[in-house]
This record gives sequence, C-alpha cells and structure tokens, in this order.
Amino acid sequence: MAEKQIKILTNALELFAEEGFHGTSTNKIAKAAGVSEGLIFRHFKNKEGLLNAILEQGQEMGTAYFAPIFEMTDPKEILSAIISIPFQIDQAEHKFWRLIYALKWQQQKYNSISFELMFEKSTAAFAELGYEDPKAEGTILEMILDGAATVILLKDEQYDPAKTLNALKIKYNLD
Amino acid sequence: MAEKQIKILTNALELFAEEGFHGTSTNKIAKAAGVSEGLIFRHFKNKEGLLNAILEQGQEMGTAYFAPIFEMTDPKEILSAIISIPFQIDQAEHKFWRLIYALKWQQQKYNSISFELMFEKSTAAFAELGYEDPKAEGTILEMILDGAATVILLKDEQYDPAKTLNALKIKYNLD
Amino acid sequence: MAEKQIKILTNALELFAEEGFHGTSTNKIAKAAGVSEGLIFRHFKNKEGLLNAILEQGQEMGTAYFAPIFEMTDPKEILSAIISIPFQIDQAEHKFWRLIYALKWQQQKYNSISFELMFEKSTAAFAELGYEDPKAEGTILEMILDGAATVILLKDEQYDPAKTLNALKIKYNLD
Amino acid sequence: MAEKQIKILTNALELFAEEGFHGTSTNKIAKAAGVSEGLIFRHFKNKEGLLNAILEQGQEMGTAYFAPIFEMTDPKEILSAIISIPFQIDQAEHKFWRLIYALKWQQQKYNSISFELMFEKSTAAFAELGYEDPKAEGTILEMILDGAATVILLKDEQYDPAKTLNALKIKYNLD
DNA sequence: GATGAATGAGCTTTCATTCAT
DNA sequence: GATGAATGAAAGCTCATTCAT
Repeated sequence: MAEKQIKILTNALELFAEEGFHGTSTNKIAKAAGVSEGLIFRHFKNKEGLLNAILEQGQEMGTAYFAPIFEMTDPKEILSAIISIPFQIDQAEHKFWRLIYALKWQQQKYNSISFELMFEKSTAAFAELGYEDPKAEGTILEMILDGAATVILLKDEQYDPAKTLNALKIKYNLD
Repeated sequence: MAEKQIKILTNALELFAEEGFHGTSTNKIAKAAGVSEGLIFRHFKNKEGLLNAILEQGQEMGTAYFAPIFEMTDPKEILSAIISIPFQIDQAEHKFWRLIYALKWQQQKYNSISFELMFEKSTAAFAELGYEDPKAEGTILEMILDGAATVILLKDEQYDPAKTLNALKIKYNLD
Repeated sequence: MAEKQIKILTNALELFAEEGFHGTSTNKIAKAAGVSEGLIFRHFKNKEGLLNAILEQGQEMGTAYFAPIFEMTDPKEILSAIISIPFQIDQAEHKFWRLIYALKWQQQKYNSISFELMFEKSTAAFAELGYEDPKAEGTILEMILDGAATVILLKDEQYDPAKTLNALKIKYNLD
Repeated sequence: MAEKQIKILTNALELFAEEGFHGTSTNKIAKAAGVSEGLIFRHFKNKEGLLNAILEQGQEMGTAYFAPIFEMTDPKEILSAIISIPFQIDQAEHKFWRLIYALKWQQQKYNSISFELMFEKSTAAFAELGYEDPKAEGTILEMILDGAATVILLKDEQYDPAKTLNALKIKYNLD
C-alpha cells in the first residue's frame, strides 16, 4: 500500500473516531493527511468506501483478540480471557476501537458478528460452571465488556486497569 | 410552549438518536415535524441550539433518576438503586437516552456531571460495606451501568431485564 | 401618525442610512424600533414602501431648502444661497441626507429632480454674471455641492464649516 | 490567476458597483461569470473575501494615480495633478471607482488612507502658495475631488470633461 | 392597532465527487 | 499516482411577507 494511502487511512480513522463519520468532511481528511482531496477518491471510490477500508483493516485486529478464545475449552480460562479483552487494548488500537464503538450508536450496519459468537461462548462456559441462570450471566458479562470498553475508551486516565481487572476476576472466581 | 415547537423537539430527538446529529438535516426534521424549515431557526436559532434545547429538556428527566439516590444513606439501598437505573428506562425516555449515550462518543461537551457524582457515591458505599478495593468496585459498577445502558438501548429485545437485574443484585449481595 | 409608526420610520431611516437598504433586514428594524415585525407591513405594505415613506417625508425637507432659491432673481444671491445649502444641514436632518446620498449610488430610481433644476438655475446665474463658460461653471458648482455634502455627511468633525464656506464664497466673489 | 477566477472577479466588480454588495447574490455572480456557485467559495472563501480581493486588486490602480504626486515638489504642479485625478478615470477603471465610492457610504471599513495623505499634501501646497486659509482650501479641494468623482461616475454623459477641468484650473490659477 | 407564529423562497456556504492535466 | 480546478446538490440559515388571534 502506498505511503499516502496509509496517511489517508490513519488520519481518517482518527477523525472519524473523534468527530464521527458525518462530522468529518473529506476536505478535512485530505488536509490532515497532507494530500489532495481527489486522491481519497482515487484510492477509495467513496467516503463510505474509505470507512469500510478502515473497518476491514481493523477486522484482523479484532480476530487477533477473538480467535484464540474460540479454541479454548476450559470454561474458567474462557471467561478469564473474555473479561480481559477490553483491558488489553493498547494505545495504537485505541482510536480504532473508539470508532467501532461510536459506530455502534449510529447505524445497525456496523455490528460485528464476533461479539455475538463470544456471547454464546460465554453463556456455554457459565452453564458448564453450574451458574443458575447462564443466559443472564452471559448478558451481564456482555454488559461488563461494553461498559469496560466505554470507560477505557472515553476516560482512560481516571482508573487503574490492573486493579479493576483483578477485582472483576475475583467477582467471578477467576483469580 | 407552542404545539409546533414540541413537534420539532420530538422529531429532532428521534432523528438525532437514530441517525446522529450530523446525519440529520434540518430539512428532514422539518418534514418529519410537518413544519417549515425556517420555523426551526425561529424557535431555536441554531441546529445546535435545537440539540441543546433537547438536552436541557431531558436534564430534568435525568435528575428525576439521580436526585433520590443522593439522599439515601443505607449503602445497600444506594447500590441497589444505582444498579437498577438502566433497567428502569421506559419506552418514552428510550430515544432520549439513546441520544445522550451516542453523544458521549462524539464530543466531550456533552458529558453530564451527575454521572461523576454517582460514581463517588457508589465508591463510598462500597467502602462502608467493607469492600477491599472500593475504588475499583466503583469503576466496575460504572462499567456495568454504561454497559447495561448500551445493551438495553441498542438491543432491547434480546434479553430478559428482570432476570438480568436479579442476577446482578445477587452478585452484589443486594437481593 | 401613530407613535409606533414614527418609531419605525425613524429607526429605519437610521439603519438604511448606515447599513444600506439591502443591508438592513426588517427584523433588525423591528427590534430597533421595539416593535413586532408584522407591524411594519401593516403600516407600510412593503420594505420598499417603508423606504418610500421615508423619502416622501423627507421630500418636504428638501423643498424647504430649494423653494426659496427658485424665487430669487439676483444671480449673486442665488449662487450664495446654493453654495450654502450643504453647510446648513443640521444634526436632525443628517441621517436623512446620508440616506439620500447613499441611494444615489445604488439605483437610478432615487434621483431627485430638484438637483437638476438647481443646476440650470446656477448655470443661468453664471451666464448673467458674465462667466466665460457658464455650463462648465454650473458643473463645477454641482461638483462642489456633491463634494461638500460627501465630506460633511461622512466626516463631519474634521473641518470648520464656517471657514470653509467663507473660503468658497471668496472664490466666487460672493462675500 | 486562473481564467475563471478572473471572470468571477470581473463580474462581481460590475455587479457590486451597479447593485451594491448586499444587493448582489453569489448566485447572480456565478451566472454572470458562467461558473458554478461553489467555485466562488473555493477561490475566495467568503462573499466578503471576494469583495476584498476586488479591493486589493484595485489598490494598485489607486497607487498608480497617487504615487507620482507624492514625489512632486512644485506646489502648482501638485495641485494641478491632484485636481486632474478624477478626470483621468478611464472606462476600464470606471466600475472599480464606482464601487469604491459606493462603499464609502456603507461602512467605515472601506476608507483608503491615500485620500488622507493627499489632503495633507494639498494643504501644504496651498500654504506654500500663500493662500490665506490653506486648511479650508484643502477641504474645498477635497470636496471638489469627491464631487467631481460623483458627477463623473454617476452621470458621465452630461458634461464636457475637458472644459470643466479647464475652468477648474483657471479658478486656481493653474492653467 | 399590534403581536408573534408561521411560511417559502432565496441566501451563503459546504459537501462529496469528477475530471483534465 | 497525484493534483487542484470545477461542479451540482444539498446543507444551514435569513429574509420579506402573511395571517390568525
């Protein structure tokens, strides 16, 4: 991929994440990337095409988190892994996940299937561990994941990730 | 407040919640409200003024949830009340909260102070109940609230609120 | 004439004079006059009707200056009277004349016939006094009148009217 | 400068001069220039920016008139040169000066400093020539310039420039 | 007479997109 | 590949004007 193409992707990601898809003009992206506005359309055809390119590129990032979990069998290990996901987001991926979560609220189209699968996986794990209402537990875990992502992505500095994750694992007897 | 003014507010809320602030044109709002486009600007001056009017109007709704909690003293009662908040959102308020949560992701300006205060209140309650790391517990509770709101507002039909809330309370010995 | 009607006329005159006809909105006039916007149209039918009302009202002011001159017969007296006109504009009429002169530049429609007549009158006077090129002298006098009005109406404070008028009269042997 | 950019400037100048800044819509300018309306804003950012561009471009025209005068030393030559200025406006510059003079009446912002300097220069010349009240004479000259410009720019056809200028010079013993 | 809600046309401006170079 | 001029549609907003009260 050409250098300028990457610059467009990077800057578009950042702007989309911060100011929303509709709130970001192609003009602004071009200026941020130090590139002519026309070039965006040579590379991506559409503004929406640009968004999709960002999403696809991030897809791999997502499966890197999820794939290993789907191969686990020990329920405690599974839950521990799932619960740790949001706490592992590193600085480089921050903007991408911020975009993913922001898009959730804007349109239905941008909803990954991986999350659904993980929900089922966790419900099964809770069942295996003898929880009374595994489906409710799965829902709660899903909430915790969404909530953890929200807090981590929106107010990073105000909490201690290690301690928080630890307290969470204790709550599920996973420590 | 004039009848048409209310129609504008109601329809704008709905559209903003569904398609985002930037994704909703004043033209679309006017048509949805059965009103001339100019009227929007006579009543609210700005598109942003319209958003603020919606937010201010909803402010009262927010304090209705929070105010009673701030006067409670029993820690278990406090936590139980806080944890129940997202599950009490009724259909009429649904759109409003969807908008509030969507806005969280777009700019810092739209962040209520009530949430911060509630976080402190819950941390104090955890401390009083003898939790080992009250601050971490407070953070987790905040995550659960954010996550519950996310799940409730975005995929209402897929879970059983009563059972989920119950399982949550059990987890905190609040049942 | 009703009190509010006068307020509209006064404020419209002021605003038209300062910011131009097209540069002044009826909304601004209404606010300046402390009156509802609708009232303007009840009294004057049109924005242009309002302008015409101002002009007609000022017409009398104009003839007050010109009428006596048209009855004079002594050429020196005539020229002296004509030349003095712009220096006699008092504060109350200032805004009105500013509007008249500003309108000159905007459309042809607003050109008074009185000026033409005065031009002829002065040319006749110059002829009677034996000036070599009375028509050229008339043109120059017209220029001086226009120029004096321009200076007086646009930078009132920067000159001494008495001395200037005096020097002018000397130049024409009218002292 | 691109061809279309010039077309915009030329047509905007003409329209502004004839119908005023506020009386001319960008739509009308675009149509007159045979250009899309958007292009105006790509090149000039603002409607006001377009006006400024016209003014700046004309600035040079102005200094072409004034610069040589500021270097003269002979008082008679100076006065003669100053007095001739308005009579030298040629057809190509006509519209520009019409705009300049029209703007004088609308806001203070559009007032050139060159005129002030010339006023001082003429006052000094009158003093050197032994006029009794040089400041009053300077004011009168300023009036004549403004008035000449007014007559020339607004009713070009109705007078004989050569004869008028000549009569003026005689009046000042400059012939 | 007077208000202020309401309108629709038109305004300035921005936007995503195209195309010649 | 890359630019930047150019477009047309649509955006947000203002305007003069009308009308029920």
